[in-house]
Amino acid sequence: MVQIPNQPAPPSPAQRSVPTSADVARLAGVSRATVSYVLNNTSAVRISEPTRRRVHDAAKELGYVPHAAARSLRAGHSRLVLMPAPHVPANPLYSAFIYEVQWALSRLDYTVVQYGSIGLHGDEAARAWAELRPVAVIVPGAGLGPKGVAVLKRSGARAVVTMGPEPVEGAHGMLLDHHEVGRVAGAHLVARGRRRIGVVVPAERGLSIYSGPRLDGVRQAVQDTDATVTELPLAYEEKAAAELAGRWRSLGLDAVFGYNDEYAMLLTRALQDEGITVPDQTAVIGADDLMLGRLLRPRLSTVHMELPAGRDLADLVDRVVRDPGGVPETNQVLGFRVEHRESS
Amino acid sequence: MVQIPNQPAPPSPAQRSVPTSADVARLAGVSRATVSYVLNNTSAVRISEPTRRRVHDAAKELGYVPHAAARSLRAGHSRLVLMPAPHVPANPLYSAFIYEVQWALSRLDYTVVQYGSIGLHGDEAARAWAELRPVAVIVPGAGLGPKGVAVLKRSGARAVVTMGPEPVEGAHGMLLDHHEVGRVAGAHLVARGRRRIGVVVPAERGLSIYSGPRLDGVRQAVQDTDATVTELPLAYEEKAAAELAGRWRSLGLDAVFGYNDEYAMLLTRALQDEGITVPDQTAVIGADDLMLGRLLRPRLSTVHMELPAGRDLADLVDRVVRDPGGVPETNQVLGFRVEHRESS
DNA sequence: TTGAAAGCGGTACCAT
DNA sequence: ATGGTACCGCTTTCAA
Repeated sequence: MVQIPNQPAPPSPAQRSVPTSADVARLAGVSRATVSYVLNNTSAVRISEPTRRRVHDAAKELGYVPHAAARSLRAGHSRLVLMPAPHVPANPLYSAFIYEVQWALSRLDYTVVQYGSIGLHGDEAARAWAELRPVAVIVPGAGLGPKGVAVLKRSGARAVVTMGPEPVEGAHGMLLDHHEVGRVAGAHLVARGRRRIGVVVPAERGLSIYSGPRLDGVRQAVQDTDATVTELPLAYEEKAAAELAGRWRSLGLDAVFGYNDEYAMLLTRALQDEGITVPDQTAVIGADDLMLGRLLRPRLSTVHMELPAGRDLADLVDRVVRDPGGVPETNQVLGFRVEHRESS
Repeated sequence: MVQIPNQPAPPSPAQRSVPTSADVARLAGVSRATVSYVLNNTSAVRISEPTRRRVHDAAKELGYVPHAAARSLRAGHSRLVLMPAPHVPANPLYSAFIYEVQWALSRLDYTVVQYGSIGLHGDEAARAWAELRPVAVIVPGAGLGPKGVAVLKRSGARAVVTMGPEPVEGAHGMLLDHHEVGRVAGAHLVARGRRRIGVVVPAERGLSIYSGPRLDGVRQAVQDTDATVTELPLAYEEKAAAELAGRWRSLGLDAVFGYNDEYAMLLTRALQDEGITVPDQTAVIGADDLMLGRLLRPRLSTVHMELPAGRDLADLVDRVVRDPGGVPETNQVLGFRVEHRESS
């Protein structure tokens, strides 16, 4: 059994303190250095087999788990990759992407954590992330400015990768511009001969970071045409959709961009219930190319987003971490294309 | 400007090392202790206003960000709450829940991170989590056993909360039994007079942790009845669904539990395309009560899951962290009920 | 082959 | 009102 050193008054049997490498060393009858060598399989040093066994046994008996913070403090760096968790429940597409990235980074021996920096904004958030001294940070969306990037880099982050509408100074990036989603959707509708275009704007707070650019994109698409754009605030509830559909005829629209497939589906259903035919009386197009769009009747046209393979992002991160000297410029643009089906 | 101490050969201008509190102290002309007092607003100590200013200015000028690892190493504890990220892209319901929990814990001044422990299993994963010395761990699903809980607690975790099918020794818990989802779905179909019940089993790897129990639940529901259960492997693709629907008549089923709303929708569409009427020829029920079920025609019956408010889980965690002495027993059971609509 | 000891970046006690 | 300093847990020279 373990020889527990005398202590003044152990608070409680269950609350004995966390075993350290010193405890392991004591139990194995060796020094802390030896413990470190053995448990890390340090190749520069040869430890005799009997000693190795004693150390391993002691570690197991105590249930020793190394202290990551102490280790990386000493090492001066970590393999931690930080991904701020999105401020709104992520859509399936994005969740899958996050998952892929995590998987690929794990394979490259990084520790990936999603940081829930809810309530923090911009550079304030960057500071909070920097406290963890991540070796890399992957930031979706806008919100991180050059100042934030600087904070992270000054705190030792070797790679900062943004996925947003525009390049951020000092950071590598994947350009992901929601403006463009709206633009291709709008262009599609115009090309199909539609002129009075509605654009769903989710009432849900937090979605405005996406819906704003998407709306602007549609506006841009109709510039230099005789088409018009009408904002349509809509909460993600049947009642709200029914209400909107109820006054649809008075709006005089012949097409609508549904913000994404889910809102598009919600509205489509309400329109159909109201007796408005799709696409004849009103063309509908969504975005994100979810499975559900293919299952609707008529099949929902949508804007398909060309996300990079999670694997590619992970490789980019790894490359930059290994050689931070590279030109920190946005070097890949994600594409969008209309998946034309039956609703438009 | 900053007086940068002489260094042998600064690797590169941009790569100057990360500023520490010692750097701040030097620049402000005070001791490290004073820097700590000022930046933490230590109330037990009074620092003159001029000194405070000098420290703050120096910190700002250097872009100083404290080192979380060093701090918690010294403090002997952290406010880190770890939530293993799910191994499969999360469903919308669960994503929203995670988000709520994060939000509520942030309000309570915890740092919440989702740890992407992909590839690690069971107690191996627990060890990886323990290295971060979290003050609390929230573990969804099964997979964490009493051993894992012990590892975490021995490493200083004051609260371990599981959300799974059964209580885990030593951990607090919310009981969330997917077995029960299948049971109420099965019972519902039987009560509606159905006897030949199909159960969709997603072909996607990783989903088996949910689909297995759900299937078993249906089996349990039909015990002591003359109803039968048929497994229906199904990939989440239109082609697979069409294939299944194509041989539907030969299966002779009069009802199907779709695993969840999304698979149920996929299959429903394929059945309808095949000319099979729902619910007349085949009753369909899903699970998770997603919005899309309400938008289908016929409206999709579903199993609604009573998740706790994220706020409640956060409060539980906080309570246990403050007083780990409490009885570590599973103390809340999440409920399920059938939301009967038109498809069954 | 193993051990002693310095030091990573903070914090907090004890002097001054 | 401040500064000196020990120490948190671990890694890594340098000596023995």
